[in-house]
Amino acid sequence: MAHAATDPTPARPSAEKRDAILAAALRLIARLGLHNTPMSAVAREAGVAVGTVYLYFPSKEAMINALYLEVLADRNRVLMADYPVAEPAQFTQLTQRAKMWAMWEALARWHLDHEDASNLIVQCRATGILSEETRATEQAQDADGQVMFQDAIAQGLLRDLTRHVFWALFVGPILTLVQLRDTGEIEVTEDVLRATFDGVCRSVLP
Amino acid sequence: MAHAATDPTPARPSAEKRDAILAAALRLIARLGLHNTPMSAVAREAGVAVGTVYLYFPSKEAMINALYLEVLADRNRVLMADYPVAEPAQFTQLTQRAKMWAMWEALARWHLDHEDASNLIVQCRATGILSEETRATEQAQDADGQVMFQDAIAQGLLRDLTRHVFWALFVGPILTLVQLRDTGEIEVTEDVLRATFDGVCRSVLP
DNA sequence: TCGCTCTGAATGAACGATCATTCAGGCGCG
DNA sequence: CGCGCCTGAATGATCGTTCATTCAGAGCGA
Repeated sequence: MAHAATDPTPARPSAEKRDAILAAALRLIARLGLHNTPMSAVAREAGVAVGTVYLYFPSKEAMINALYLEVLADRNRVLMADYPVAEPAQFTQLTQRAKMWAMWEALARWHLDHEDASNLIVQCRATGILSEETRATEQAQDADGQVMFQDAIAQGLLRDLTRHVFWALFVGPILTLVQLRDTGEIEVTEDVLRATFDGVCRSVLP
Repeated sequence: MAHAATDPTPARPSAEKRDAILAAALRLIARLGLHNTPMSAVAREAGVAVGTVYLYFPSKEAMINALYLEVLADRNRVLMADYPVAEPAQFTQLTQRAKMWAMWEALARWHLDHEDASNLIVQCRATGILSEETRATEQAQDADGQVMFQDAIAQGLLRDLTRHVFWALFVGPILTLVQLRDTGEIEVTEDVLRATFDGVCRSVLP
């Protein structure tokens, strides 16, 4: 075999199989619901035996919690990606709006492009399947975002809002748009996105 | 109005028992999740036998769909209650804002005060348990709201937004606030409500 | 290089628990 | 008595989880 020491899959049980299981669970839960998504179906969809799933996760609940955290980590990665690490200099109000558009659109696109993942987040949060540990991990992951937000407030780039009020005004409209799209009531075009973002800017920019 | 003729439930047995069953289901589903809320638990919580539940609803799925529609009807009643039927005369921008506050706050308070009902709406929508018929009924109920909205646009009382964009900007923040409250991350005080509403006004008022 | 041992990932039939749903019978009232 | 609401043990299906078994391949002595 050519791949030996530098092989990027060092884990004893293949990480690739773990991903297949999580991907299968994500698809099925989003399509069939958290209720009536049996482990047998997840295994079949992933192309493994039922027992194999239990080599990677101790229980169904643990599997779903792990899936939730992975999905959320992916979303956070997208949300943070466009955040400029080094602040160059002074920004006009116009470029501030442009920076926010980059972040807001990235977040909106993630939710629109990852329909299954977006749905899973909602289901997990609403059905109370998340463990205390998962909730704690999630809050820890949000720490970076809070710093970013406080910076923006301090620089006067945002209106002086509570962190939570800002978040509600910032993402609330996105989640509602996604929900309307998922029920087939609306097609979220570029125009819809821009019009909504315009409203968001009015509510959170000075 | 007499008893609903469009309701598929046999109205012979006491409507009071039917309500007890729905109330029990609402409590349990919100606390335990749509998954693991067995019919036996619903019956016990309602103080009736399992078989009795099946006298009022043909199946668990039908029961949940009926519950969903009833919860949604209650919310719509609150939302429409403050809508002035007869338009007196000219309104200044200030009174327009006051009118909108009445509606927005009523909606927000409903979601905050009816934690179980609010949660049920989210669960039902996300898990795909709603039948096509239920979805159709829901859209029919929203017809009045659409008329109200078109009126406001025509009178220039709102910015010229799509119905869906307006809705996203109007309720999106409420739902996010409620979700933050339900996970224990925030206490929604009067100040939080007012600050959020202020943002909403900036986004949808001219 | 070959043959043998040993490891542990993978399997899927089997198991007990629990689910939604049914129905034969009890019970109260006219 | 008869009618009809109500009951809850019974039923069959299905769930999450287990574990005896399989088998590909790593290690090693000769």
